[in-house]
Amino acid sequence: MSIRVRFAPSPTGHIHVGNARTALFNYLFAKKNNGVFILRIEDTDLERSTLESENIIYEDLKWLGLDWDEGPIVGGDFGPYRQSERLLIYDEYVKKLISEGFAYECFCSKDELEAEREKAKMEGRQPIYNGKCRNLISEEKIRLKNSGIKPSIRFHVKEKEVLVKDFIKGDVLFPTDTFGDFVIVRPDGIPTYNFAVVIDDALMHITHVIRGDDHLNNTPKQILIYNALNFKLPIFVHIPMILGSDHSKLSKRHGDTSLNLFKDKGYLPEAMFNFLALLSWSAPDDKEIMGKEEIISLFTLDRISKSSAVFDFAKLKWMNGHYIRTLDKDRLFSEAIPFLEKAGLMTEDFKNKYKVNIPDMIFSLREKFEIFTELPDLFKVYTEFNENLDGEAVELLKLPTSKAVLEAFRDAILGKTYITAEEYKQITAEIQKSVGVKGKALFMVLRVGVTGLTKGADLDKIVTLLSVEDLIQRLDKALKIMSQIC
RNA sequence: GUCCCCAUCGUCUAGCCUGGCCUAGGACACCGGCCUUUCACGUCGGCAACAGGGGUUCAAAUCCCCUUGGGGACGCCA
Repeated sequence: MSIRVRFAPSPTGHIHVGNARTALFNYLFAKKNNGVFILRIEDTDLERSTLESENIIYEDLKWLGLDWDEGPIVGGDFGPYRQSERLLIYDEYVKKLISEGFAYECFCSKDELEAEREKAKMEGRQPIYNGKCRNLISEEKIRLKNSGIKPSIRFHVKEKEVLVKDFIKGDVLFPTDTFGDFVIVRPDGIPTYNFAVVIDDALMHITHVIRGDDHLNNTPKQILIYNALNFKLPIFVHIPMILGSDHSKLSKRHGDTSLNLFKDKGYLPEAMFNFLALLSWSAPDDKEIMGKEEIISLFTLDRISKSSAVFDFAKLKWMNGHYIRTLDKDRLFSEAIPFLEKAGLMTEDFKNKYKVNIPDMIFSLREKFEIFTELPDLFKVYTEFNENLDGEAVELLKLPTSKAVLEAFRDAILGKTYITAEEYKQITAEIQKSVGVKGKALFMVLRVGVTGLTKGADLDKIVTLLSVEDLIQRLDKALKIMSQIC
């Protein structure tokens, strides 16, 4: 029997990185074992679920590169894959549970239960259901129904304890008196998570339930339902949570934690994929930089650790920088353009003038940034001369030889439209002789004269990618500033 | 509070299951050297951890127990 796993998000917004990692582990496990990766939409919370969120989830998943084999859009033999479309199926099993004495109708009102819970808490008792409706006689039920009360359905917990066999945590024994008879269907007929998840996982023939270990506590309830319905248990694999820097469950409080935000900030999906895979999982040889296929080939559940991992933004950023440095000119260009556009650097003027050079300009910056939001600032060396010289730049221009260097360079390029790297080399060699300067006094001065900055892209790239017209303009600005400060 | 999980450098982790090879390895971050016509990249080196206490054993980071610490769950959310 082939391996079948699922990722089952509720459509309430963008995918959180924690859930993304869960999806990733499911995906990796499926791919590694030639299994099936299923996407199921858990939209039983009518209040919060939206269709729009569903599409957002599809986008997020696709961006990360997690294509599902069965689920919405692609279909499959075990659909529908949206819980709101499976209501009839749940109904069938609810009836079965009731008729076999595993579940019963509960007429208690929300307020009533809420009050009861509060009271229990105040008295220091466990806030569990008191079983009031467990043994209602049929006359009473009919009377309550006739009075218009819609009952919820509760599962009758008879066992004293439930053993959860978990692949990662091992055997965990849960006493059932910590939760009591729990609701499996709401008064409006919509099943609750703990019930729907069991029916779906069973009917979809899920072999391994890989999910966050915040679900470990729910598992005994689910096992009770599996057993009552005579369903075969899947293998439970509860993976550790991802924590924020303060070691609490990673959430919005910790900054950008939804997947799309990383995309917007200029992270590459391959970096995200690689980084997420390394949270509570590691390759046998401790290798860290790995592509998708390599991670798939190396992935095994037994190398997932038991302890939770803190999300290290700095390391992710480093890794992203690493991946950026591997990008070829075309990909770098297409990834970068949206960020340059957004920063307002791609004016029509600039594009008309430098159309063919823009990919090279971006490429010249490839080693100097780690996320794309950092690129526009760097790219400005090509769009403008920085007139706000810093102290170091001023010092450079104040050198007694600087005026001669800039003027010599200006003279040498005058009349050309562009200069080549060769010409640049020649010119600087000549200036070295004629003015008698070298090193910093030559190249750094030139850099300041052309950009107004003391750092940035390689000088030879800047002077060959920019038109001579622009270079002259910039040099004149520098010369002017020089005359003012000297 | 109750139940459950977890515990190696600041962080991600290797090693743990199948004790000796661990003087505890790698990576990020940080610090320093080198490379260099800048900043980076790269490279070399440094800093830095087995939570504590009991056992078991010739031998424990590795096995057992307790303590402590951290996290999670206690919903007609998922």
